Amino acid sequence: MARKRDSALSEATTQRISLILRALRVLQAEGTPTISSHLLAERFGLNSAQIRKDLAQLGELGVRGLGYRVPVLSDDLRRRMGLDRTNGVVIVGAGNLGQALADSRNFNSDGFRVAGLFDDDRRKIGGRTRTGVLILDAGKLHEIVPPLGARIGVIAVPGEEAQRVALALVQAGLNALLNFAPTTVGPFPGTIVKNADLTLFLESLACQLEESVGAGRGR
Amino acid sequence: MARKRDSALSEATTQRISLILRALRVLQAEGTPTISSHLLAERFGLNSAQIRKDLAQLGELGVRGLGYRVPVLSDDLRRRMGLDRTNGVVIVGAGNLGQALADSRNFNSDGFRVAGLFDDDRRKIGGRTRTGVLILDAGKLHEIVPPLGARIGVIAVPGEEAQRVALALVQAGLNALLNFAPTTVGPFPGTIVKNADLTLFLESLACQLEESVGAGRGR
DNA sequence: TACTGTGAAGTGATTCACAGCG
DNA sequence: CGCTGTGAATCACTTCACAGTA
Repeated sequence: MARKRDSALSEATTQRISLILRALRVLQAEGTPTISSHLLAERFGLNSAQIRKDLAQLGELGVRGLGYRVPVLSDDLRRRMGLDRTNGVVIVGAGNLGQALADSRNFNSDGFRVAGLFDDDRRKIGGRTRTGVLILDAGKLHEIVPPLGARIGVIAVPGEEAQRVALALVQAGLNALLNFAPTTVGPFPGTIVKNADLTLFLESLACQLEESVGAGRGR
Repeated sequence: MARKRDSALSEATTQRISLILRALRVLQAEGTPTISSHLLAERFGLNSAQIRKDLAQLGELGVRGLGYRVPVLSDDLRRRMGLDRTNGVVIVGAGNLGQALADSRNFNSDGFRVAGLFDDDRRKIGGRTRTGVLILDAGKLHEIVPPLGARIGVIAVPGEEAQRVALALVQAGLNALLNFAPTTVGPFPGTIVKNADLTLFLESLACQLEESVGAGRGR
């Protein structure tokens, strides 16, 4: 069967694939050799048809009559997601959040590594986070980032500076950005931007909450 | 026109409403008295029809021939999202991320306030974050949380503990959870859970990145 | 006239259901 | 026979386009 190289994976699909990989890690730790889409769906709260559709987009990864071979699929997904190499992550903004991210397990495991933490505050530059990550000069992004070989940029600065920092990261050669600031950044052609705005989560949650309790009130 | 009290707002809608409110704050600061959906869309990268659809779901908020009155709409949205009161936020997990969130501007502004930070590590309990937020005993959630009057729970613990903590928060009377752990929690009937899993963002981003550069490679 | 609110059309994602293969 | 991969059907969300109103 021909690979679908033309159409990009949708946002929803990439998230589910990441979720499936997470499930596979659990199964692999248990030593389960194969798993059917039904069992996988049942155990991890997903939908079996969707699992098959998602995985089929990457090629014929399953075996009819048997299911998916856990180690094989796991390796394949990891390779497809670029987790077989170590992806360098550059973080700009050494405030509470930026430092927490730099020190975090999540950003230093299974395919990811914090390659650099930047700030433009002279008093912070040269200092270190709790776990010892050195804080670099954000003014020199374009010099320092390229040799680091990083692929992903994280924006952890106040909203006012987000767009400027985003642009600097793109100019430094990164084409995948994760933005935690409460401002939409981009768009930049050829660059993938994902907004993970904490305020937005909170407000959206408050809105849904209000909606659900509000239904009981007068109007 | 009758209010739509039957159908809940979709996830996408609540997020856009939050985005619209953010835009209104900018306009209000500028002193703009009214704004049309077209102008609003153009300036903030949204779609005008969508803005009208979203807002129309909350009632007849606009004025035909004129647009929306910025202060009126702003107040109305804030009320609808429950931002006119101060929403208490309880954070469980005083690790790097939990402390960063507790100290963060985002969680202590415009309708939100950190009402409590919890951990189950004896060495942390009684201590304080950089900005002085006291760390409380996570074992006593069910005693401490109800009198705080908090409405939203934030999970900032390692994946293994996430489900247990989520359950404890629900039992303590919260029905809106924001989960930062790399594990899907819930579902709990009557409780809104939003997963904001940092690892998922990163992996999903890596996947899209790989997909886009991968197109150029052999297969 | 300039705009909103909204049916209708269009698009994309999800689920169903089954042909076909190991 | 059991399971995947996938067309067809369904569902949800988005965009268009315009009737109706201040």
